[in-house]
Amino acid sequence: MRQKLADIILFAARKAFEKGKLVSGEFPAVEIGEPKTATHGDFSTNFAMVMASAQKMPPRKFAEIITGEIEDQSGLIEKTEIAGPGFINFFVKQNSWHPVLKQVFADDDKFGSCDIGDGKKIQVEFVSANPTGPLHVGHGRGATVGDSVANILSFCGYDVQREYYINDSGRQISTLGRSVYLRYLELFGENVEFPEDCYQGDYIRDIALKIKEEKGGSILDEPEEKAVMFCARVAAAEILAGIKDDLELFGVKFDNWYSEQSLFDSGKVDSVIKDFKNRHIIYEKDGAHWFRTSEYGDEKDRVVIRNNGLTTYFASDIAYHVDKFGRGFERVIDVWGADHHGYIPRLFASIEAFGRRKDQFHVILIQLVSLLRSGEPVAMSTRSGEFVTLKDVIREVGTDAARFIFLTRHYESHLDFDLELAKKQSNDNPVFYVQYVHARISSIIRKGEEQGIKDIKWEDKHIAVLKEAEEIQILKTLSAYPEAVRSAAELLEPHRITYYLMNLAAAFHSYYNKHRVLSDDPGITEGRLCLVLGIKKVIRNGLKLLGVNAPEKM
RNA sequence: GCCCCCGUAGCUCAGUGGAUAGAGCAACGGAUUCCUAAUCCGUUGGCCGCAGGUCCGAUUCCUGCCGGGGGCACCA
Repeated sequence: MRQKLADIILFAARKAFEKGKLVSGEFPAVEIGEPKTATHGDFSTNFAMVMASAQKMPPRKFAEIITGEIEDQSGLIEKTEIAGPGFINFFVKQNSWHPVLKQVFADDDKFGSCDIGDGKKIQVEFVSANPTGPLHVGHGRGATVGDSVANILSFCGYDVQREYYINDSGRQISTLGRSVYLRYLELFGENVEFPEDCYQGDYIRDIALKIKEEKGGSILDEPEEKAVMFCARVAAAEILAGIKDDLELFGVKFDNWYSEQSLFDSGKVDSVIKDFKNRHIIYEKDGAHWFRTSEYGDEKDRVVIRNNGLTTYFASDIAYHVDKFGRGFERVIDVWGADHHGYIPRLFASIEAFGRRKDQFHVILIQLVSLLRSGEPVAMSTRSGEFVTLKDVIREVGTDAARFIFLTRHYESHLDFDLELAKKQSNDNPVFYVQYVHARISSIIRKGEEQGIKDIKWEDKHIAVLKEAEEIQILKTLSAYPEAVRSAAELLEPHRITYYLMNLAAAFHSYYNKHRVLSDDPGITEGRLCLVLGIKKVIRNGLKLLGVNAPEKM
């Protein structure tokens, strides 16, 4: 619809220029917007204001010339108006809205999809929590956003891979091993002092106990270094398995689990460092090796190999991202917690140094989640091990409510997650508001079937029936869905789908309360059933992109 | 000190340079003989943190300041 209007305006402008009514024949792309108030029409364009100076005439004058040349061959426009400082407002004919419903039925579960991805390979890496402890609420937000972004990109024609990067190498893993080893020693009555920088949670004790049950005291005889390594491997595997379970419970599946350690084992870290050294992007100073990130906009250079010979996390991350692009991804998206923001410039530096464009890499920074219960903060101390895990949250409020709430905010905003609110079955809690639409419509359709109406499909005769103001409003809202999906994909903002769905839900509930779908008039009944089934399809499609279920009953 | 995010109605938040800034909750008043009241309709509620700048036009972009949160290792 927007595109058609834009074409009409551009055509009119060209015609006006040919007739010698305009100074310049250069026209930019025509922007078609949707006014906030209905009195300003269904669509509007600022074209006249944008063009005024180039055309050396007041915007309203220009608008008059343009509207005078409009040819509406497909009979879309009811009327146009020039308003305010020079807006051209379009009032679209009521019947122009109905084809969208036909489209919904034709495209069905593909309605709203597009091909802006053009089959390009794109990777979304998310969660990637260290296998040193269970997932918490913050990871849940990252998981939901990453998963939903992946869904949306896939729906928009990208070839998407979901990846989880496992930090199974380096210091935090040996700390994990040491933590478990010490707890293991405790189980044999040894009096150990448990350091503060070790992992404090009860799950460490559980793993130690498991090792004891499986191996008895045999680890005691091993040299400490070997024993710690053993504990580390067992613990990491155990915790990772738990993470996988939690994610599955949360409806998140990864295509690939990528091990940091494998980057070392395969020599990829070494070869990347060597390569950058040869190109003098990595240099030696004070016994350490530094990456010239400052030449690519970072505030200072960063160490990749410490003077003790060990590589930093940055080193493996460079190798990792080089490897990502090496696997053929044209775009790479990382979903991180906001506390990593300082890390972004150096990673961009390495990606540019490797010869990739800045726009091929994107970091989605997820802001903090505060867990509340009835407005009061819930204690979340990772150090003490006293924290509410993602699993606890899923058990308490359910996957659907949790995911939906995570997507009711822009991810750059801090999020208060209230456990009591998430359970409340009321309008405070938008997930039910949207799901309720799906359940209500399902119920209507079941009732219709009882009355013998089975095969609901689009027919042109419905156009004459669907003419109530609320029905037109719904058709307009349905028309807006593809645009909502596309902008969500382009901006990597899944919350746009959430807001769209709440909007569509409101339009339906409003309609439902005012008009009956099942009536004595078979023509009206069929037309309205078609309309509500169309809504049901779009609600289902949208919820699927968010990873939320669309229930038949509630 | 430097960097990132946020600041919009009493609360929680939408708003990819447009016209009279929106939604939910809260408060108040209504609606169900009938398809799910987990719903709907109405009323009240705003120096869009402050000050400059760019622009025909700024809540939106830029700069500075104020306030809240987070981050600034040869840790990850």
